[in-house]
Amino acid sequence: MGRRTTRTNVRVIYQHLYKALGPQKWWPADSPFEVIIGAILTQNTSWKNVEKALGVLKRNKVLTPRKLYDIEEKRLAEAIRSSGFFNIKAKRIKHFIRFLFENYQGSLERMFLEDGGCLREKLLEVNGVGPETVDSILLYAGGKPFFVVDAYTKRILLRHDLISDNASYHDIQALFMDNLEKDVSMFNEYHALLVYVGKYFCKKIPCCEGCPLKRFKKKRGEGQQKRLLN
DNA sequence: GACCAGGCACATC
DNA sequence: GATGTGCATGGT
Repeated sequence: MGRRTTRTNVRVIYQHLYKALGPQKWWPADSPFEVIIGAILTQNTSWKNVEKALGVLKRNKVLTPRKLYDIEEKRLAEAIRSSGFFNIKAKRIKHFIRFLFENYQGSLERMFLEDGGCLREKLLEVNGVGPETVDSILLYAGGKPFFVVDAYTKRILLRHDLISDNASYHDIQALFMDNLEKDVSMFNEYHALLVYVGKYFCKKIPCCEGCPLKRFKKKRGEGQQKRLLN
């Protein structure tokens, strides 16, 4: 019918964003281990505050599995103070590190040998590692094709009427994973691009001035049909 | 001084 | 299963 489907919309949005903004070079980190610690530290926190905390860990030369295993939780909390929620995040980092040592002798290489789906289930059991954190770890530290969904992603999709307000994390992730090739570098860029748009363009007003998606018009998508039914 | 930021767990209904 | 709340710093 030549009718533009959700699948097409999901793909076209990526093309618009990539063309307008180019590669984002995520995740900003020197190692997969730094990605993981950053993923925990950035929970509901601006990246600037996370960078400061990571800087303290680096300067103290404790940004390694072994050092973070040995460090006293209280000291760790103090080091990451700038990232906010520092007591709970120190606990969460400790939980992950213990998981890493108990199951993989403290080796990320061994951990990532595991099948992606199995590893995802196991990581979700770690207290403090939820769906977004686990997918960030798998994609950006492990190079496994899992799409990362965050608050920006949901906001942008809502604005463009591609999901309903009550869509779950899994619903939104499926929207991408069912409609795109499982391409790690594309998933990498796509999520980073959505974060960029969410940060700088998708604020209070639908499609702020300058947003690369301002001219994006989905055609006869599911959202419009839903509106007609209401 | 309010509001927000690359969430998550836990309590309660 | 949905909804509310605590966790806390630092920038706008």
